Amino acid sequence: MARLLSIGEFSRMTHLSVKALRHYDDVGLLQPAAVDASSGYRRYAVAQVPSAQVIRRFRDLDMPLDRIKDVLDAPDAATRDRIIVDHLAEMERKLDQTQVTVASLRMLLEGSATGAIDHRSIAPVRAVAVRARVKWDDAEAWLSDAFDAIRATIARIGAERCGPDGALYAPAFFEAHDGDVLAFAPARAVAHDDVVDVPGGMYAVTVHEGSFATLDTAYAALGTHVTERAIGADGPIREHYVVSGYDADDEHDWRTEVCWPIR
Amino acid sequence: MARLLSIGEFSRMTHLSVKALRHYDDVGLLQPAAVDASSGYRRYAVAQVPSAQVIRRFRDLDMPLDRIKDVLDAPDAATRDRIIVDHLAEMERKLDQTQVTVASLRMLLEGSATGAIDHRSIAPVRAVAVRARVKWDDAEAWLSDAFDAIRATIARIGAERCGPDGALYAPAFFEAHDGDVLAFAPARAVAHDDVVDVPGGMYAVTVHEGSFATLDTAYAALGTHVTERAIGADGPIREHYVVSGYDADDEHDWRTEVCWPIR
DNA sequence: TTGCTCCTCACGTCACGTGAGGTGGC
DNA sequence: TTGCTCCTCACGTCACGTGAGGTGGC
Repeated sequence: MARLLSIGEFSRMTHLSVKALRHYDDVGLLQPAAVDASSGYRRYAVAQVPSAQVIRRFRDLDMPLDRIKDVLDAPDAATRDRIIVDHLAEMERKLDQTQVTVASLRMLLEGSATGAIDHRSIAPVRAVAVRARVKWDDAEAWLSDAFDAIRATIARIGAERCGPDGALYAPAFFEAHDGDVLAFAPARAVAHDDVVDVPGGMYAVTVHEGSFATLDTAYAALGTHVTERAIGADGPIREHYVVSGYDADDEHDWRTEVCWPIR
Repeated sequence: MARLLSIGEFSRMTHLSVKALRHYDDVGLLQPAAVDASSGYRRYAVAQVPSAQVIRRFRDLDMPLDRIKDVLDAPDAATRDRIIVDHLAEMERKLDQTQVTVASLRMLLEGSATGAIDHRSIAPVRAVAVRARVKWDDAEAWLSDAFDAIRATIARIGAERCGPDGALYAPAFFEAHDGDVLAFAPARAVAHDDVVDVPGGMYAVTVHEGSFATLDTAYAALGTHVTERAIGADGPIREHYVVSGYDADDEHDWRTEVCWPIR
């Protein structure tokens, strides 16, 4: 009863190009209902149109083919919806970033002022910490999870907080966009798996106000300052999250200290 | 006087990865202030930091490297700003599309109704027209320009309008996302370079309401209808822009007739 | 029968990332 | 002097697009 469609007819009906349809067949995302054994001609069923429409829409939303496959293969509606909601949330975050980027672009092109830089000796401090090798694009999510975990640990072992959240970033994190990060919360605590001694030292420090998307301006100012004075030293870069997502919902109100090691 | 920076230092200051910096050098987007002749070591100047920051922001906005180069090489601020404004406008359009796509995705997953389909004989008609080979992604912009040009021609030669704007789409436009499109406006007019006779014929027709981003649902409905009855015929697909951007600002109010050739 | 549709490689594109293998600078 | 930074290939990734060269269906 079901008349099958040629790839060309299916393409016109779904607005997916023939090349795209063949690619989706290759990767197993959308396989034709039948393939002629002798000619290799692909035959699609009318019933496959809805899947094709869903694929097209997710591709319009830049969802990777793998994740689209997960959506189509989801065992139940709840699983499916979770993947979709996650993706939409991700898009929304990206969109917020876009607004910030556009605004900061305008400031950059107009040439704007940067904050003051001072030199500071930071003392070693004991802290509850989490360490991992982190990829650049995963950093915000990882950091957020890390501080949630750290807070849970502090509560569990009954440690006493004594400073704002901070993190140490290995040079490779910036240079290869993949490197070691140590997230820490200063706290008076006894020895424990998750308790470390964060080393101190001399730093050039500036305060960044606003989203992490524009943190690079603070880095540029510090790097320039340190280079011009030839006072740079090796070691990780340190950030202190003086006002963060835990304290203010609006990214505009965030305050981050960036500390560049100096001699 | 100007101390130069190693690629690693420059990377940390700008948050561009070392690999990215080397790539930008290769394509001529951001070339180091100096390159050591014997070692090939790249040396960057502090003065190059602003360019790097601009590049980073445009990349965050998904601007292609070529266009970023155009921005940086712009001879004056006016040219530069035009490129930027164009890009932001493009992003805004894409964002609007995203909203439509999300909404239509929801409808698809919930399974929604489609409009009625009727069979109609369309008579040949004389029209002022523009024809070109058009790529899928350029189609909306091309169509908009085409109808502007057609309106200008109608006014110039004093033709009398006798029907809504329309267009014929060759199969290759859908199948290869690159094919011939004829945009036309029915008009009583004498022979002229831009006057053509648009052929008539039998069509299965449905009306699509809303953005072009969801036009594929009308195509799917028509294709299914035609396939199930085995009445499909060759030839271009025809669209009539009954209510378009000239009549309504809100895409929700647009009405497009989609005409699929039948026997 | 003609030509149009469809097929399968193989390679290109874009903006890098991922190693491999080797050399130079502090 | 050691090892860390930097170098250059060469190839991989992602989602297709672009031909080339050939066969099958109406």
